[in-house]
Amino acid sequence: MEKVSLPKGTRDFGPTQMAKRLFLINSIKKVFQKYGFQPLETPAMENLSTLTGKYGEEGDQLLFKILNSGDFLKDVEAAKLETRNSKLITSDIAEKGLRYDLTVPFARYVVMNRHEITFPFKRYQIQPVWRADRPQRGRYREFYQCDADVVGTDSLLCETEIILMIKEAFASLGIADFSIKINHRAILSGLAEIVGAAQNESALFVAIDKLDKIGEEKVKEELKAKGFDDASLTLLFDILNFKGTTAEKVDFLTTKFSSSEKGKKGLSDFSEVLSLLKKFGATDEHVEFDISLARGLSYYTGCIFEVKISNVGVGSVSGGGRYDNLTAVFDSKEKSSGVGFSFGIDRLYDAMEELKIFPKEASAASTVLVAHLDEESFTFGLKIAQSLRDRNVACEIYPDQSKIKKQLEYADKKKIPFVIVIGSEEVKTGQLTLKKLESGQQLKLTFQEIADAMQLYK
RNA sequence: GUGGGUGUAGUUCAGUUGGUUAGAAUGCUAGAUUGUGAUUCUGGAGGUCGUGGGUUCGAGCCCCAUCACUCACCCCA
Repeated sequence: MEKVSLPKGTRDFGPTQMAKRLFLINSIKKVFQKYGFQPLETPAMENLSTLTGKYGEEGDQLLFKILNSGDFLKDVEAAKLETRNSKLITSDIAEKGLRYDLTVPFARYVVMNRHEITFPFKRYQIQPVWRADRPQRGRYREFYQCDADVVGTDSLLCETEIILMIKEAFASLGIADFSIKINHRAILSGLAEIVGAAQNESALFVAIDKLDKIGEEKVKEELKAKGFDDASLTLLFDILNFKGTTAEKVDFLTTKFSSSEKGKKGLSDFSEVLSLLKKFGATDEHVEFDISLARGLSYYTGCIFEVKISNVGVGSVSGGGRYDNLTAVFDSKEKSSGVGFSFGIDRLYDAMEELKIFPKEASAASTVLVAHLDEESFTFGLKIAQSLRDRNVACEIYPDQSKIKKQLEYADKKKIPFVIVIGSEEVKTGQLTLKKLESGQQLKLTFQEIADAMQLYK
C-alpha cells in the first residue's frame, strides 16, 4: 500500500473530534450572536498585496503563497530568473496567498464595504488560517481562529461586554476555573514613562510580557542587555511585584502615576470598565488586573485582555484588545477604531480534553440503534426507526442481516446509548426490548413509552 | 532560521556487552454463547526493525549519510 500522509502541521478531524469541536464552536457562536455580533466569512485566499507587509518581515516569510495558474514562468524576465533569488521572483509567479489571520481580511472587508456597513459594526468570524511556521506542540500550519470585533466606536461598553461574553462562553463550556487578565496599553506607557523608558517602550513590553513564563531574573537579564540600569529596574519591579486586590492595585498605581497623563488615562478607562460591569449586574469574579500583561501585538492602544485556564498545560486560550485604527494598513481615511478578541479553538479543545469536561452526548452519533434478528423484524424496525426520527430522535437501523452480537458491538463502538432489539417476539406482541448499553439494563416497553423516554436524551 | 530527542506489529512501547526463530499490552479477527455489547476465557492473523551505505564471522543494537516525526528557542494562536 502506498504510504499516504498529511502535510506537516495539518490535521484531520474525525467524527469524535468533530463532535467536540462543533460543541465548542456552536457554544461560542451562540454567545456572539446573543450580543449582536453577525457572522462574516472571507475567502481562504487573498491577493498577496493585501497580505504582505502587514505582519512584519517575519510574517511575510510565514505566508503561504499560491502559484499562478498556467505557464507562470513564461513572462518572468530571464535576468531575474538567473539570480535564483526566490524572493525576487515571488511577485511575478504568485499573486495570491492563503490568509494569515482574520484581522487583515476583516480590515480589507471594512475598507471595501465602508459605504454599506452600518457602524458600529459587530462581526464574528470562525475560519481556518495558515502559517508556514515550523509546527510544534499546540502550533499548527493550519488552525482555526475565532474572532469577534466591534469597529466604529470608542465606547468602553465593548470592553465590558467582551468580559461578559468570555464569562458566558466559559460557563456554557463548563470551564469554571479561569482568569481574565486585563491591562491597558496606556498603563504600560505610564510605567515606561516612570522608569525612564518612554523611548524604548517595545523592548520593555516584550520583556515584561514574559514575566510569568521565564521569571523575574531572566526578564531583568534581558532588560539589562537592552540598556536598562539598576535604578529603573528596581523601580519597575517595585510596581510589577505589587500584590493586592484590583482596587488596591488601582489605588497604588494612582499614586505612582500622579505625573503621568497616559498612566492616568489608562487607569480611568480600566475603572470605567469595572464600573460598567457592576452596572450590568455582573461581578468582577475571574477578572484580574495584571500590570505585567503586554501581549505581543503592537497595534493595541487601549485595554488588552488575555484569558488563562487554571491547572492546564496550554497557554492563553483567548485574548484581544482595543486598537485605534483597524484600516490604517490600507491607508483608509476613515477612522475605524475598535476592539476585538478571539478564542483559540484548538487550545480550548486541548484544555477541555485535559480537564475531561466535554459532555458525553457531544461524541455520540445516534441516540438509538434498531437491531433486528430476521427479515420480518428488519421490516418492522424500519417503521420504528422512522417514527423515532419523526419525533426528532437521532436513530439508525443496522443495515445488514447480521448476528445480534455484531449489531450490539456496532452500537458499543459508536457509543450509541440505546438499542431497540426486535425479533419475532417483539413483532408479535408490540412490546419492544430497549437496552441501555452503559448499564446493560433491559426493559420491555411499548413504542410510545420508548419514544417518550427518548425525548430526554435528544 | 538555531539546537536537542525519537524512528521496532494498526496503535503505545520493551528488546541485556552485538549472538539461534524480534516480544508485550492494546486493537483486529474467530470461537466459548443459534436473542445480547462492554467484562471473562481460548485460539488466529499481523514486522523489509524509516531508508541507503559502512564496520563485523554475525547488526534491531555500533558508525556515516538521508528522510520522517517530535520537543525547545525566536516568533506566535
